[in-house]
Amino acid sequence: MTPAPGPARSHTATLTDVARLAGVSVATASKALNGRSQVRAETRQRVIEAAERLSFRPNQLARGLLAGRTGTVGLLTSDLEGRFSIPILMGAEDAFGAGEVAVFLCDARGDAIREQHHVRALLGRRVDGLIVVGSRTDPRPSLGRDLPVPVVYAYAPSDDPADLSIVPDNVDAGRIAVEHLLACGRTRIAHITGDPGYLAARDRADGARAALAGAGLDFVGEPRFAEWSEGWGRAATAMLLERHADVDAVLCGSDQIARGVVEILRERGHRVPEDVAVMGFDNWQVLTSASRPPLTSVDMNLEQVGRAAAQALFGAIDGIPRSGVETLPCRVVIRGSTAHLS
Amino acid sequence: MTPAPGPARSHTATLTDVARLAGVSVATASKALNGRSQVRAETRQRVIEAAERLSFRPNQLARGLLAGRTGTVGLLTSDLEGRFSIPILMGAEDAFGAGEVAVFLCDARGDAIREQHHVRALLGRRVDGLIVVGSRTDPRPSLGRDLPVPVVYAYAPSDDPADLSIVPDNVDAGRIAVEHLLACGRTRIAHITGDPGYLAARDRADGARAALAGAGLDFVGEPRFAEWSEGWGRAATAMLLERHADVDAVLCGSDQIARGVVEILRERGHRVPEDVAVMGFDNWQVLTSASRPPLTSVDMNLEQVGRAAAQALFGAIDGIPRSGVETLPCRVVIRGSTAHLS
DNA sequence: TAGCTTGACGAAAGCCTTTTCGGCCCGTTT
DNA sequence: AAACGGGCCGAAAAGGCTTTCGTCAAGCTA
Repeated sequence: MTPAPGPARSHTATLTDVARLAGVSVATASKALNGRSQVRAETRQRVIEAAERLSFRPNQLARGLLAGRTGTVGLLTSDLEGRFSIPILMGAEDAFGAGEVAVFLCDARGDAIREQHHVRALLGRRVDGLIVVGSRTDPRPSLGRDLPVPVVYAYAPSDDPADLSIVPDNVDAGRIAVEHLLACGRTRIAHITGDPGYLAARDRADGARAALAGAGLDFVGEPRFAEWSEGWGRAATAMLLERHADVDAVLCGSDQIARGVVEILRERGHRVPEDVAVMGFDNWQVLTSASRPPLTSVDMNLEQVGRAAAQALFGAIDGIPRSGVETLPCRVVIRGSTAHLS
Repeated sequence: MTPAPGPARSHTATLTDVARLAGVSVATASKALNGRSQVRAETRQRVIEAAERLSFRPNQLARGLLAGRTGTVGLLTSDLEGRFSIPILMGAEDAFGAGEVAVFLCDARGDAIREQHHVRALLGRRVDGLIVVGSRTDPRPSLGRDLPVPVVYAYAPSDDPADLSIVPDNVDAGRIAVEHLLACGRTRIAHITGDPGYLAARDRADGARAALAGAGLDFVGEPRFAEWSEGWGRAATAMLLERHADVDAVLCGSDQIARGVVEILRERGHRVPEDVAVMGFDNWQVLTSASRPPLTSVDMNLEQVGRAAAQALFGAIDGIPRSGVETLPCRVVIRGSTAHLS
């Protein structure tokens, strides 16, 4: 690093400048601009005009230094590229942006060391709180109990029950998916899903199976776990049709899988949804709307998860902490790939 | 708002605390921790241990207040959900995160008012600079010349040539795409692309046509502009095959379109890539790798765009401003959908 | 031994804002 | 007329840190 020349930036206006221009003290200027009462209307006007002329913008650093609160929070994500983090992040950003809170974004790239580094950096910047966004619903290591600011975990719950975590209810998601298929008159339902190492896959399968049991049914064949890809959806469908050609619905663990399933059904001459209904999870628009027919899918309401996390963090900052894992409901978005059995 | 109770947070350690514990003045403590020279080694060690014991973390606000630099930058995006912003944002976050710079994330949701609001908020927080990330390559309104901090535009260039913008080179992207197809021995190349209102669509088409002209060729039929969807890809392919059944390559304006094209070619019995080569733009993994066969695509190197923008911002902050629109090259990622003509 | 340099450390100013408290001026009350 | 109460404003402290400069002791030269 060579000593940088530095731009001859023309000294951003400070409250002192405003006060001088308005011919009052900084104290009065401050009070005038912040709507405090002990200022004559005329004086206040003069100050406001001076501030306007200098395009004065109060230094939040100084303000935060004094107030002890900075009005900033840290958003710690483990993988930005993952499509689950983004909607959550948007929801949180949305909830914060409405107020006067700014968001520090940090991506740990799934690396614990880097995460630790970011936490330290954020604490140094005196954030008022932290939201930790994960990319899968499996529990993740807690940041610890002795942080000086409240923490809320979103999507990926903390493994410490003393922490507060906000996650979508995948078990219930499985349930409402099956109930939709049942409502469509389907009874011979197969399940093709993703990596069994993912809690989301197991939860959805469990919820679905429970709902089936409630109707005195079970899956056609065993649920097939493997990977979250179109390729697996295609392969699994081929196998499924060989053994259970009488299937009238396929519940897929993700929209990607569902795309593969639909494609093979179509190729083999099975009509969707007339002969076989298909639905997925995640409601990933690019996939659901381009499918032929468009895919019915369970939306995980991720933006809501983000918003709820932000609100919970507000609460915790204001001294009303919660703890444990809180779940948020999902919803079925109906499109052309499911319909009542004719 | 009721007056919040506020948590009885146990007073985060301050430099004064460290100094007291180490039995020195704050001045000495500061110098010890910052590696200044005027401290005896033994004293320094004592201070460091005290800081350790109190898990002291210097307040960056106070530091920034003094230094005039905060070590923060604002990242202003217009649509977080768009898949173009994310990689750029990651690249920028990456470049910053390496240093000691933290990133404020703001999403304007494509709304100019909200954007203005965010800019004001960021300036109030005394960011050292701003990166404005767009979601399409068409020029966007400048934030103006009179901001107190440097600004770099990424992906979407500013309409003011005095600003610095970093964008992928879409014209060149069209060129290298065609050159790849030519290298595969293809000569009857059609172009199916997206919304003609997008500069990216026109640039790519122009670049591609220029490359063809260089080889004494032109597109088979006129380039077909419409929308960025699989559905359009399918429809356009049907029309194309009716009129130009002898086509041996289809250059698609996006991977989504390419997916549709491949699907219809496959349905109609045209082998990909043996009979017809297909390639897309954007290199969107979910689409390219799930296609049958996997799609060759032009990667826009968006992470690099983000990184370059961050580095340019560093430069500008250090007083070395640049201006104008700078383009970054793209690259062809070869997969199964293109191959040498047998 | 007086005077010097050098090294180590502390006092204090400064960054920018908010807030408390005291002062001043005027109009009211007894 | 004296005391009093309000309304309006300014001085000053606080918040945590860095930096400059002054102080002081030790070690050195003359």
